[in-house]
Amino acid sequence: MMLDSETKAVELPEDHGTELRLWLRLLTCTTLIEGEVRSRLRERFDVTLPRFDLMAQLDKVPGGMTLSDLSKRMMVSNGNVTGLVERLVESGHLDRRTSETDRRVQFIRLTKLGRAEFRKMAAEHETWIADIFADLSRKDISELMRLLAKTKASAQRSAKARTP
Amino acid sequence: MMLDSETKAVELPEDHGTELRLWLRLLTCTTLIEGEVRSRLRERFDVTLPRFDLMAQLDKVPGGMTLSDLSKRMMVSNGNVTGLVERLVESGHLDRRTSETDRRVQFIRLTKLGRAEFRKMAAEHETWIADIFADLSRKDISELMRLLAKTKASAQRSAKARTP
DNA sequence: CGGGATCTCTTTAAGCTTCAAGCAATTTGG
DNA sequence: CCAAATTGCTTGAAGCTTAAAGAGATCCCG
Repeated sequence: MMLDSETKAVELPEDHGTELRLWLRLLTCTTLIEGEVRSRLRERFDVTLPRFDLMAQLDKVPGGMTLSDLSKRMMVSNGNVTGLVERLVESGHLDRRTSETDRRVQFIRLTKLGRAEFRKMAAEHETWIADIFADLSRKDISELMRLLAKTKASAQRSAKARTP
Repeated sequence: MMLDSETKAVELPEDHGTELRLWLRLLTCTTLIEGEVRSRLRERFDVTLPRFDLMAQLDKVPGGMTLSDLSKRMMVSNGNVTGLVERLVESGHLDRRTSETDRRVQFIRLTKLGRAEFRKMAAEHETWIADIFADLSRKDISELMRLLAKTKASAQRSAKARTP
């Protein structure tokens, strides 16, 4: 039987420094870009990133969606969405209607004002993102897309294995 | 003079959908992993992610560091670090001393307890991260490292251009 | 020196975020 | 049909986060 230096007993601590460094780099990139987008949104439109994100989700679906849908798509808690929606309804950007077939459900939509303001912000936002990634070639971008898709799948597999 | 389909007036809206999709995918990956790590830290050690991150920074430097250093390394605001450190000193994980040569400066260190607890958590944390990225090959990982380094540089260039 | 600029840190207000508990409506399985 | 489970949403407590203003200490340069 052959044993090489890679063979180890499972109880012994293995070296996973590479994965850790990868995670930290991923986190750094996201934090950096997120901070930049947050600053620009605030200084240019006086809006917070979570509000922009929420409106972005709603803009994708003309008919609006429920709080649960928003919560799943934004990957934040239900209670969080409740508060965000409340503030955006208050400011006139959102509209909420109770479903007629299920009185637990609230349909949320962008108002005319909300949609108009969002579209203006989104157009500029897109150019910021383009500039932030401007030093990447097309090949870099498609390669990064591929690897991130793989990363996402791997992370989901890991999360599911823990919570069956 | 030659004009091809790529030539456009700068005022016309260009299509940057690819970069936007890349950014959303990057954000999704980070959110997914961050949420997973947050859950596990809470359920396994009853500690929050920001506290773990702060202790991780301190663990790298035996002599400790100042609040400003922490703030820069963690990429969060000064006030944020003030509060985190306060709670961790309260719980006995951190130790703070005022510099003798500059009375503005506070040196922060892990206490014996803090270091011991962090090391235990860090060892397990590393295996979680390894599992989360387990479906990526070595080549995937090194390629991702390279592309994220390029992304980071590009984002920093973009941020600097805005705030000179 | 001296006074303005800068640096370190804290404080405050507002908002974001999570988790857990809870309420009401609906669905499901005897 | 009805009780139990599930679903959709809200609430409350605790903690995180930022931006902005401010207090004190140090630095710099005229």
